[in-house]
Amino acid sequence: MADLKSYYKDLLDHYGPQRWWPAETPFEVMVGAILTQNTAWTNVEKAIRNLKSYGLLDPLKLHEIDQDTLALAIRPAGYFNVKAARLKSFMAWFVTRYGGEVERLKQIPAQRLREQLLEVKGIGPETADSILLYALELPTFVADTYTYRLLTRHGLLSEEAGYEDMQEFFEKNLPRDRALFNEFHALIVAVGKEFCRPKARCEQCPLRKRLP
DNA sequence: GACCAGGCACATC
DNA sequence: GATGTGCATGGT
Repeated sequence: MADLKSYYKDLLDHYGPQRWWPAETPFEVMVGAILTQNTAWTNVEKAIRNLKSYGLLDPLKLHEIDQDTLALAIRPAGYFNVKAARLKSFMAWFVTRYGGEVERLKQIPAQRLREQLLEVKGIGPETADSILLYALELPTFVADTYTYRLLTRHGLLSEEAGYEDMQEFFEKNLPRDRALFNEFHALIVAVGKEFCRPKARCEQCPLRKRLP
């Protein structure tokens, strides 16, 4: 059985605490989770800055605003038309069902909330889990493309593994600890940016000594 | 200029 | 059910 704790310790020693999610409020996390889909975070920061400066970083405001106007505001994040539509569909759900109140989301059991989020067009497993973990502080492990490359290249999962397989791998081999899941995923992104690019540089990875 | 980024939905076979 | 494609800006 893989000693995930030692992977975690190596990463934490090497990179230090990542202090995710970089946002001021849970709602900002949710918006950022949609904006960062397949996009560099630096681009998302610009889009969030725009939303803040226009006073739009608010569930009711985003629910009311015209989609094309929203697209202009989030332009730096890329895929702006797609993401404007996704933000609108998320707000339609969040505002009409929960009044745009984060506290009301917290009343719902995690499993049911995850299912509801996945029904929102534009929210897939990673975005849903990011919202659960980083906005609502629920102990759900977030997987992503870096996680996939790391697990498959280290021979911990086969290349046929899907999202749920990755998530299950972590959740079954670690204590269900919100803070641990938070930091671990962020550290995987940190090591991923440096060493888990499509063109691998695994020979210099800080986890190299754990490769078979 | 090529490559890539903290995905997802949809078309097509 | 698997596989391919569109979406787009901005940093390296």
